[in-house]
Amino acid sequence: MSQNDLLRELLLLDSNEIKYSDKQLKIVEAAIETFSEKGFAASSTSEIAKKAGVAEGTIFRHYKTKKDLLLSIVTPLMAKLLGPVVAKDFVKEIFEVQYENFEQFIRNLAFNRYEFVKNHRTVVKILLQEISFHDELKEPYILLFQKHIYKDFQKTIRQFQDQGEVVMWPVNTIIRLIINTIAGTLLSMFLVLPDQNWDYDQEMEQTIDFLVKGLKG
Amino acid sequence: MSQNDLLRELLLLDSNEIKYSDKQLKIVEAAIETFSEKGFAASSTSEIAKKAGVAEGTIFRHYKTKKDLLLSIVTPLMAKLLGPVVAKDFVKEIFEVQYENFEQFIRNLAFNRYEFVKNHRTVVKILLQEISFHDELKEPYILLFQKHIYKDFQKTIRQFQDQGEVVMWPVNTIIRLIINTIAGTLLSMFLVLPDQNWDYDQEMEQTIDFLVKGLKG
Amino acid sequence: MSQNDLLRELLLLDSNEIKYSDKQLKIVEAAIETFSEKGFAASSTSEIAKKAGVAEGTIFRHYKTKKDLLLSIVTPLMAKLLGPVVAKDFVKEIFEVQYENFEQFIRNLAFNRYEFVKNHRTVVKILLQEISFHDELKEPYILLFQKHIYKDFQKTIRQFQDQGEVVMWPVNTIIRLIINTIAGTLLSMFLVLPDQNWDYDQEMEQTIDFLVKGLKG
Amino acid sequence: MSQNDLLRELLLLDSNEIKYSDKQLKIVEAAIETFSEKGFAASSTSEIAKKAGVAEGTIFRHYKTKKDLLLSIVTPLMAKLLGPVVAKDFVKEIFEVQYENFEQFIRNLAFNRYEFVKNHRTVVKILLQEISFHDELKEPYILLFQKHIYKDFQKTIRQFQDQGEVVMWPVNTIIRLIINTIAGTLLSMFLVLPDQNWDYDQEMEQTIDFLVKGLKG
DNA sequence: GATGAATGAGAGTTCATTCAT
DNA sequence: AATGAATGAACTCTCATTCAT
Repeated sequence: MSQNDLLRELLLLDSNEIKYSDKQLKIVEAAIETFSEKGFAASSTSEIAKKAGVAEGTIFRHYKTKKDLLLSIVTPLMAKLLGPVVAKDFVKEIFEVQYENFEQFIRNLAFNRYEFVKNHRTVVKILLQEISFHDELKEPYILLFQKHIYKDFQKTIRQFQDQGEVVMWPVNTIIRLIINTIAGTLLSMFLVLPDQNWDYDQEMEQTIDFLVKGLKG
Repeated sequence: MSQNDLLRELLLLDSNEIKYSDKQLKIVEAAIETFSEKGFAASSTSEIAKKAGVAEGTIFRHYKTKKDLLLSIVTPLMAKLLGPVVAKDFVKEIFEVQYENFEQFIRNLAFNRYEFVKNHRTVVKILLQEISFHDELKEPYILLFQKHIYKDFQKTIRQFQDQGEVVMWPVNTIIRLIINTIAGTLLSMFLVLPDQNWDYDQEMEQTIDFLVKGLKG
Repeated sequence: MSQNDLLRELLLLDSNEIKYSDKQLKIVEAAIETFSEKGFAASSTSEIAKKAGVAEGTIFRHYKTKKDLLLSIVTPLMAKLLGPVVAKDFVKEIFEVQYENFEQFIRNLAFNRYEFVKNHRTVVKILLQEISFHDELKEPYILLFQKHIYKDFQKTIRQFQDQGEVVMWPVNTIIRLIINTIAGTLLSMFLVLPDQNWDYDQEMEQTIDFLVKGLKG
Repeated sequence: MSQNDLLRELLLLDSNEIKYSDKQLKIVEAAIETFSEKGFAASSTSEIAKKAGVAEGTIFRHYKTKKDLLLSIVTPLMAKLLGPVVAKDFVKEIFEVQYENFEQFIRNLAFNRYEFVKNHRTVVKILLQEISFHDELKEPYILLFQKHIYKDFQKTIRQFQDQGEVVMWPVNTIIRLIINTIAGTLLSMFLVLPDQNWDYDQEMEQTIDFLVKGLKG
């Protein structure tokens, strides 16, 4: 899938209702590039307009404020991560599968997130940079995580604990270690040191091994 | 040690030669608070001045530019993390110890970083937020890490691998997993979800266990 | 010709391609007035904006910096004085004429400069005030004078010397005395004591007489 | 006479009453250098203080304001040029002499001014740069010139006219041409093109010749 | 829908001046 | 007398936003 298709997919959220004109897509692309390079606050709308090849005023036809432009980029990503509809897909894909063992679960989860971060690394970078400064981003993240994903995550872990596959530490700690480890690997590979010559497959396999061994019951 | 003492210690770097006036300390405190809350670019010098209880001009008497103010906050921290002199202390403390086993090494490393992040969490937050936007911050970090710490880290890991205590994965991967895991735990506890009721000791112990088991040879 | 037309003519340099909006002309007029009264360094952009009846930001939409505004005023004048194309016109008008005698040459030169200073006295004042502080102004002046005007000037003087009409002093000295005398008269009348009741024609005639007699061979 | 002596002489005005401390002299020197290079408005007191090797506050111990500092530099020069006491000396030296002919008068005047500009070129430069912006400088100049010098100048010229040595133009025009010519030569040599290799004596002699011939009756 | 000139609030920074030491 | 830290007003310049075209 091309970068452009991925962007469209991200923005359109599988629905064909909202229509993005060419100019609007150019704006979003330019904004993503600029926000990711300089951060939201240090990016000027005039620079984004120039990069997008549109007039300064055009941005404000589509987005009431600069912050709206940020939200329009980051919100679909969060929706995809956490939104009610999509989260269910995620939950279905990850948590409603019958796993033969813990490793299969971790592998499934890890590669699912791997695809996500690989495809949306720039927007993920923006989200990470900005999330601590904008409560509009933080709150839904926490709320929806707790509401939709956390419970299923907990249930799944408990099952593996009951089966003796996972160590009997507090579930929260185990969830945290799983997220930390997978996120750490993905961020290292795609955001922190993207220019290093990574052997993605091997890093992923060893990360999964590490997690399974580290949490063995 | 009080926060103020810690700040002084951070800024002074154990030397008593540089003298910080009361106003200057107030400015630095206000800047740390503001940068950490809003990010560097979104913080205005007028707000910092107001918070510090000084005139805006006073800031520029001590720091030529707003960016200098940022660097004056973040550079000593980096020096403490990575500077040639200090790094040696770190290397001595961590890598030139004779460990009975791998766990002891991990524990030593983890608690050393634990103290550091716990004491300097706000400045660490600023550093993490800004490092990707300012090459002045990125470059010394990479250079000094590679020069001073990386080699010793590698040697230590190889020793444990030779002793059969650590799995025979590429050393880089192992280092990455150790750093990811410890950093993940510390950032979770002190920066991402600082308001959660953490049982620090238990989290640290389980993180150490997790690392040792996950990397067992 | 009205002052406004003269300003337009000066700025447009005989080409109609560059378009100056009303606001931009207002800004230039206000800047000329202010710079001329207070000098460049002591003029504030806020005062210029107020005088021009525009917002301060508008100035910087048209001119990247305050100095650019100065240069945009003074450069066309220098081009008119010295620029390669225009200087040729000047050279043609002054130096490529066959003069019956030295007096005719001096008269031609003096009245040519008279018209120039009379029409552009304010901008000439700014140029004189600022030229010694800004190398961008000084250098082209010296270069182009030497390149385009000086040689022809020299040749013309030598001819009159050969014809026995002009005293056998070093040509440089003679050129200097001519420029000094004409410039002195024009500056006295238009810039130093503009409020005195000058009989322009008589002053010019006597200046010409003085020069011709003073330099007689 | 050394530069320092000349400065002292200029400041002290032959009286020993006002006492200049070493620091104060340093300040004045630094101010002269800075004002002359950048102009009054573009010179900062902090730069002057640094150049003088004194603290910023020290300047304001001696001079209430920055402008006072300018006046303290320029006023003695003007006094020397035009002041009631000194002007009389000048008048005596120049106008109360019995001249054998017009040339002797011009020569006396020209070399008197030559010495003056040669010795005080930097301060003369400052005066010329600033005179049109500060009415405090302009007014006494005009007043005192008219009151003290102009009358004697007029009388002297009329005498030479009566003797048939000087052309019967309006006296004002003749005075203007004399001042223009001498000033033009001195400014050319000492301020406009000081780096050119001038043969001062020859330029002066030819200037005098030029004036005498140009104004011959 | 798109433009881009215009805005004006506010940004970072400078600077003449004050004053406790 | 001399200092230099501190001031705050004013400076140049930027920027998100508006609006007539």
